[in-house]
Amino acid sequence: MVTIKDIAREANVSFTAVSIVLGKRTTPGRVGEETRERINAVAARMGYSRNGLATNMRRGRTNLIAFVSNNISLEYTSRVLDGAAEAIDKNHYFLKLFTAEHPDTFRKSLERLLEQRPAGIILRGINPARMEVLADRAETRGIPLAFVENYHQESGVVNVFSDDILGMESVVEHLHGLGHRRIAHVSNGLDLGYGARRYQGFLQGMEKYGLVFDESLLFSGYYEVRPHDFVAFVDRIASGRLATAICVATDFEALTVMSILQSRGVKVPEEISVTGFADMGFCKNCYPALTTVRQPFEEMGAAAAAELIKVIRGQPFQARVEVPTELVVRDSSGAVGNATTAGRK
Amino acid sequence: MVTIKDIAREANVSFTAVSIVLGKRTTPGRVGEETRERINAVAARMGYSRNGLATNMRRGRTNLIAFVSNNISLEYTSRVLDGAAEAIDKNHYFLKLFTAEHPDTFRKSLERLLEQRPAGIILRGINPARMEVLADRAETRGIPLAFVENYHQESGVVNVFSDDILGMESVVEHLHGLGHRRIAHVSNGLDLGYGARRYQGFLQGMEKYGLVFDESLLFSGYYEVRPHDFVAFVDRIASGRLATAICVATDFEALTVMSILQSRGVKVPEEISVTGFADMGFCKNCYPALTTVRQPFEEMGAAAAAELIKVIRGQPFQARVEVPTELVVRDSSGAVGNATTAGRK
DNA sequence: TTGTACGCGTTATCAA
DNA sequence: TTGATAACGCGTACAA
Repeated sequence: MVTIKDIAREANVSFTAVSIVLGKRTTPGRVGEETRERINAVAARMGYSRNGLATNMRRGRTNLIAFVSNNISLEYTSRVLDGAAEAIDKNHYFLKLFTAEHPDTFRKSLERLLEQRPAGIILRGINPARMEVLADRAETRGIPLAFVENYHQESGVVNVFSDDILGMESVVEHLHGLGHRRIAHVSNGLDLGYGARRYQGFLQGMEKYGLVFDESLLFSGYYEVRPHDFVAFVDRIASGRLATAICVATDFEALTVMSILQSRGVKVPEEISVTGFADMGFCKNCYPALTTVRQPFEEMGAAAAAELIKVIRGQPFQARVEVPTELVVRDSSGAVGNATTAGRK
Repeated sequence: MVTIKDIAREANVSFTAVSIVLGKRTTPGRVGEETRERINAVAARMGYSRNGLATNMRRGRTNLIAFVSNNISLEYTSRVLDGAAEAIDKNHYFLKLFTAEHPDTFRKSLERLLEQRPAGIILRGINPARMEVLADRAETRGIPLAFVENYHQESGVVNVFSDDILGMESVVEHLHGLGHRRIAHVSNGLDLGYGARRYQGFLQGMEKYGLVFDESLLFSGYYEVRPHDFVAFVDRIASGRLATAICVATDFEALTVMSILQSRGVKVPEEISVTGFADMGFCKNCYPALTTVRQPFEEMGAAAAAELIKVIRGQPFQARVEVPTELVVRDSSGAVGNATTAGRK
């Protein structure tokens, strides 16, 4: 592997000059134009490539940002990761992925991570106990943390959220505009930060438009966890025509609600409208295409990375970022009583 | 930041001894038990943490494996990444994510990546031109490459695939068992490696069960690209009852096919069965739940990482890995003429 | 404008 | 069983 010394010898200059030229530093009053050119030429000819390891060591720090998450295969997280990766690359940092899957190896993996001296850490969807350990260890080392949608407790230097409350409000506004008055709500869990916020947005919307919410039209919990209760709830709404629309807090559960309705022969949206939240990939392919709220996952990841890098660089930054959401109207929501056939093309 | 020298001073030993103990090296006949204990105690008390940067520099190499891909937010890729991440962590390596999004910055980003001296690179779904540049640069540096489902051209040291051919064959077997004889095929593109392989598997299955395939029942192309042709094809199949089943090469397109059928009032699977390929997250939530073939994305990522690490370590490895697929029967496929209601629970 | 000396924290080699 | 010394490749004072 060719080093700056090799180049210095070959170009008949000191390796200091080479270091300055190849390190692209602009030390004031340093290295003449012709020397610079000769060095560049020799470096190119010899196929020189910086040894980033030595640079890191010399500087005592890296340009590594760790992205810590426990499951990156979920679209919610992979899109955040994607956004973060782009912002990180653009700022000439690197992204080191750290999936904290195994509870027993977590601490050891974490120590190994910290030994690599990351410049900052982005946290997304990690369980509270491990988060605390990590936050503590990182803090003692002065490594800044950025959280993406951490609803357990705001800590760290940067916190990024999506505006779920306004997003859910806009769903209610949309449904209200279509003539819906009795609207059910399926939450994925009111104890969860975002579940609570979406429910809050739902209630705010209802109130804003003078609608009363009957709490018997609320279901809280994942289909995966309580499938029978979930199905029974949808059945009760549908058979009793207790609501003309079901406002669901996640796309997956919304898809499940539609499936249950359709398996009972209930037409969506002609008889009951259904809405989701997140705008996952399948929303435009399923039948009927799902009306939902686009969560700006990529933007959230990018914002977390961008603010974190500002912190690292000692620049002024925004400690709390709330990225706006956007209503996406598709075919699963329709006017009340208006049996419009949801058409494709 | 406390270093081994600080500890040596505090423990009254040479920093060499500290290095050996804290570096967990087992140099034969080295450092007595009591010295070792004293060093460990002092290190713990002083809150020592290795400087991985210095270690990297000294060794001239890192324990970093780069994962290069152009879009990690797609479930296909994020699941591969997830599997790779776990295997990498287990082997005490780190995963550096490199998303090669921007064509103009690709080369520069690549150079910066190589300056960090990754021990190996995993490649997934990157465009051929960039792949070639990367493969060339990596090769001259002696960095081993592992490809995950690279159908353009087998190169690199390790190549991992999923067994699409057998997977698709098993779909035909399944449909044949349900009494289907006229089966249509929707491919996402026969020019694509996996598209071709799935089509091949489909044809093999048809032949195996003595079924003839009428090429007028073949559609090739993405819905996104040719929506009108896509819809027209499905309409033609459905209205003419040209087939009793549509075997689709991807889950997304399968979902789209079902949507089109349902929007025309055609019942799935009572009138036409539909199958997909990949087993994405939504397959069990959509209506009807999609019969598909599970692609072992996580296992593919893990295999690529595991073999690559063997290469790095100079151990014997498997250059070509074909991970088996698995048929997942759900509700979108049913017996011919048997109008069984696809029930939920 | 250029060159020299030194240090970053660790690991490896050699001598004791 | 231990300790001193020399690298690793680069960056930066400081001297020339």
